[in-house]
Amino acid sequence: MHSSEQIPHPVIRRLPKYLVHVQELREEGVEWASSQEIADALGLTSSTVRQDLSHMDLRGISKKGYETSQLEAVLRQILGADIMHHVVIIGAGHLGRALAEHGAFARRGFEICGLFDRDEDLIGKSFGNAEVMSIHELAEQAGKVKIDIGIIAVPSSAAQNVAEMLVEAGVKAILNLAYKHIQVPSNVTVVDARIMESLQELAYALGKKGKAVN
Amino acid sequence: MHSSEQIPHPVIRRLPKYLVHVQELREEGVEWASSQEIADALGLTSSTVRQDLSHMDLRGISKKGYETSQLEAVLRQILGADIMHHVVIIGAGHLGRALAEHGAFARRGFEICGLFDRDEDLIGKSFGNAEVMSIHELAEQAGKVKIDIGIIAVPSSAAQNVAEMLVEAGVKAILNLAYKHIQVPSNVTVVDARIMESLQELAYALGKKGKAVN
DNA sequence: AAGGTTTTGTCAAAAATTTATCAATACATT
DNA sequence: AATGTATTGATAAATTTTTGACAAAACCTT
Repeated sequence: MHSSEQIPHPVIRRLPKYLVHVQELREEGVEWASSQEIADALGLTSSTVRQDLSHMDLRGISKKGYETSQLEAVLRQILGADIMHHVVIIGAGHLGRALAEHGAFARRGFEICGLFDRDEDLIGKSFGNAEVMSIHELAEQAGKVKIDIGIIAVPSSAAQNVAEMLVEAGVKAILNLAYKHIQVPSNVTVVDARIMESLQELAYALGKKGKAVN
Repeated sequence: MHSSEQIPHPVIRRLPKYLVHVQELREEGVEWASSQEIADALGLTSSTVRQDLSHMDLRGISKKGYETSQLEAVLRQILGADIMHHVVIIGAGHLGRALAEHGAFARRGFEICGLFDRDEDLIGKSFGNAEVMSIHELAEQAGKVKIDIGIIAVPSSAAQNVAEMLVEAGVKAILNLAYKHIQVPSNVTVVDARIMESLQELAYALGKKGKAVN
């Protein structure tokens, strides 16, 4: 237990869910939350919740559960919500712009410090707090501020190319929104968040249901 | 084997990746793909690929692999990419609009047949092919066309409420883009695609890397 | 302060998923 | 046609993840 060791990936993927829920509880004035309560709210079992939380630096108390403020603090710390991350968005199309204009990032520790596009006509325009820069200025910008995370919001045909530019610029974490798998060196972390894939997953579920006998 | 049985969830999540890659190969004129080739392109092992494909109605051939056109067809069929799904988007903020204006959905079997918002000032405006309707018209619209999928693109505070409206309107599949877990009856499928969570996952990876000894 | 009760933390079992292995197969080459 | 080789499909092993179970802990009530 305790936070120095490696936390399994399925657990990591659940941590943001815990954080949102616990934060809400704390804001409502709820001071304690049991593993069962958390499990019910998130569609898990209490056993899973306790197992997950055992990876972290905190102890619950019998008969009360976990202290929401403490749990929130620990989760924020693990998920890096307390330190500011510098994020660049590549692609100022509909999706890239929507992200740049989305106010919630700053509140969660993600500061948009660059919005890039290939299209000359877009350069200089502003979305949210970000002004569109030429993709060729990416390397230069990387020299000025350390870029923590790059978001790929370009058409899938350009995704791999953009990924390589980000890697060259020294970016070690990439969020890929393009509908295409990208290949990067093993020291770079990629997380996919593809709306199209999620929709296809739903379409599969619908097909399954339609065919079901019961 | 064979498609009547239940396909494990991790497999389902990989299928869209296979589809994208195989489609690309086929368009490039590549007629055969081995499990090893597919694995390399997608960062998997050949064993996993063969295991995954064994759930489907298709046979590879020794020494050649899988026929790309056949594989693509089978994947499209399983993922429902050949039939049109009716999709509504709730929330005409930046993200909802970006999705409505995103042209790629129609090509993949998802037709936006409604864009709803609570804000009276937005009603009547058009984004992409969709005109914003009042959220109160959702039930009415559901009576006219069968809504297959609902996309929740509202602030997290409204997510649960919107989810319930969708359920009442008879929607059986929901894509939740809000940063909050939603609760629905067990006959409704929910898939989360939360950009914020993905970013937090990356932030965790960055923190881990910073602390690593090697 | 003693007893009852709820909930944790941990260990072990069960289930699910991934990976390794290898005989069978089908193609290519000679 | 015979031989060699690459690749599948299937089975089994290994690993990972989830769930179950229960003693220990801590609170509440009397």
